[in-house]
Amino acid sequence: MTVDDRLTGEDRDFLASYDPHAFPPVAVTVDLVILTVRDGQLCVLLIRRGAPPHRGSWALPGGFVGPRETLDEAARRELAEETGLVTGAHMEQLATYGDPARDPRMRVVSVAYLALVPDLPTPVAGTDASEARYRPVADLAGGAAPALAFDHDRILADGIERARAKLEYTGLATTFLDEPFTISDLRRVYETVWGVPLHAANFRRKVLSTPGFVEPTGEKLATGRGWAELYRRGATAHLHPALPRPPAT
Amino acid sequence: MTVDDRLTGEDRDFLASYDPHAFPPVAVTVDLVILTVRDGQLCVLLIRRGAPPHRGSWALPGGFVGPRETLDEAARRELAEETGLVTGAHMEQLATYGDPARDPRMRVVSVAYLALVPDLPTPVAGTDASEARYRPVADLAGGAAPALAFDHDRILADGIERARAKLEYTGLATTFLDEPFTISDLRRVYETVWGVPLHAANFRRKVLSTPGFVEPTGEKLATGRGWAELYRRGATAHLHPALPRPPAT
DNA sequence: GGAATAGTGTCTTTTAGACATTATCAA
DNA sequence: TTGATAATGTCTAAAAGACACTATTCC
Repeated sequence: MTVDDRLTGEDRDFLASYDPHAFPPVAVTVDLVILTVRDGQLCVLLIRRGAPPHRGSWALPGGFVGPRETLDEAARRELAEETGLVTGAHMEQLATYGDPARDPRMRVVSVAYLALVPDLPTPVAGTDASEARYRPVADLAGGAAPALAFDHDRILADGIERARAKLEYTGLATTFLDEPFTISDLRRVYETVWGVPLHAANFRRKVLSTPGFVEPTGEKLATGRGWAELYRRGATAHLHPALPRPPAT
Repeated sequence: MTVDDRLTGEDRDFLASYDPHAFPPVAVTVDLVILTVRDGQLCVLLIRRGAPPHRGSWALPGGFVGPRETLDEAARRELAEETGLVTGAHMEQLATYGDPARDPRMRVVSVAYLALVPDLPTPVAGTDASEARYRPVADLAGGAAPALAFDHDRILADGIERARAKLEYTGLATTFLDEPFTISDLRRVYETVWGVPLHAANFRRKVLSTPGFVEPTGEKLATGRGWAELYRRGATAHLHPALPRPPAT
């Protein structure tokens, strides 16, 4: 049963006399916080804006929501356009930003999405962007001047905090990794995203004692010094109890 | 430094030739999931719609975002209009719903907010509503037919799940209560929202051993059989470690 | 006194933190 | 051999689950 099926005759009469253009103009966009872990750093995919406003500034990728698209579809489309990924990445709605002055063009309400992707893909510059790159978030935060266009500093900060929190009580850290991976690879993801060192032995015990977190492949990998068992992503999304995050350094 | 201060000369030239009405019309609304605990039941504030579409159906309170309002301001305004509360209630952004067919009038993107309020206030019917009531969520969920207009069944379900999760790792349960309250009052909030019985002695120990969760008033209350010590809300938002939610019945 | 609720104390189990030890492979 | 990493085992500390017991008040 769809929403349309539930309309009454009165509703249809009302709609025939309804003028959508009577409302002040608002645009709806999606902006993407696409995070990955590479070279021991948490990185975010940024584009350099090729059109005004803020031409030349770095910004989160995003775009307008099509007239017949759902928000999720628009976000998936943008993710595919920027990274080529259509599957294997986690994506969830992050929050919505609608300050009247956040975009000088007009009232723009932006629905932000958070995506966690493995390191592999090389970003592709879209139509509005002259350049697209993964940049370490540590290089962006903390400065007095804004690093990104619009209110994207804040969106990025919210996305990072969401990602950090989600690693505590879900198995989503595995979506940062290509399969198969080792327990140490997974631990390095946590250490990178949280910015704290973890106790290797206790981390291993916790991961392996949580059913559905990772699945053993039975294979071993000779990697640098020594060897390591290889795993795949498990099916369980929820960690119970949570993987405790140590207090900040 | 505001966003406007960062505009370049090129940006201003571009904006002068920009036509906001070139975009397909979209409306932005806020919808409120206002939860409270009364008579041992988790209740949500609903309005009966006094205008089409879906006239006569129950729905979440909400309304259009004003041209110069932030989203948070619009949500606070709606909360005050419906409940009279301007302070003392917790409110946070829940999620955004933008399915193209979710409202038959036009493309409506709704930013949903979650509010947790104490039992006291009597709801006020607004301009679009013929009636406003707190209704137990247990009476609404689970039926085959939708209980609410638009996609409000799903928004409500998301709000309830958010509230349940938040009680685990924050002290927000106290915002359901009028001050002062007893530990048993607080436990009954948890039992009502989670729908499971909790061990009274262990619950008490956890609450009192968490600094900043509740603050003793030093007074005692003779209530029914026996007596109970009275407490106020503490300052701490985060529970560390979390208050564990027992597996569902 | 009996019932119901609030509060205290304690034992057990689970889980996390810390640390020691062994195994494997590369330089 | 040495150094680095992976894996295993064990001890301790913290926290949750379970239960026994006392205190107070209403009936």
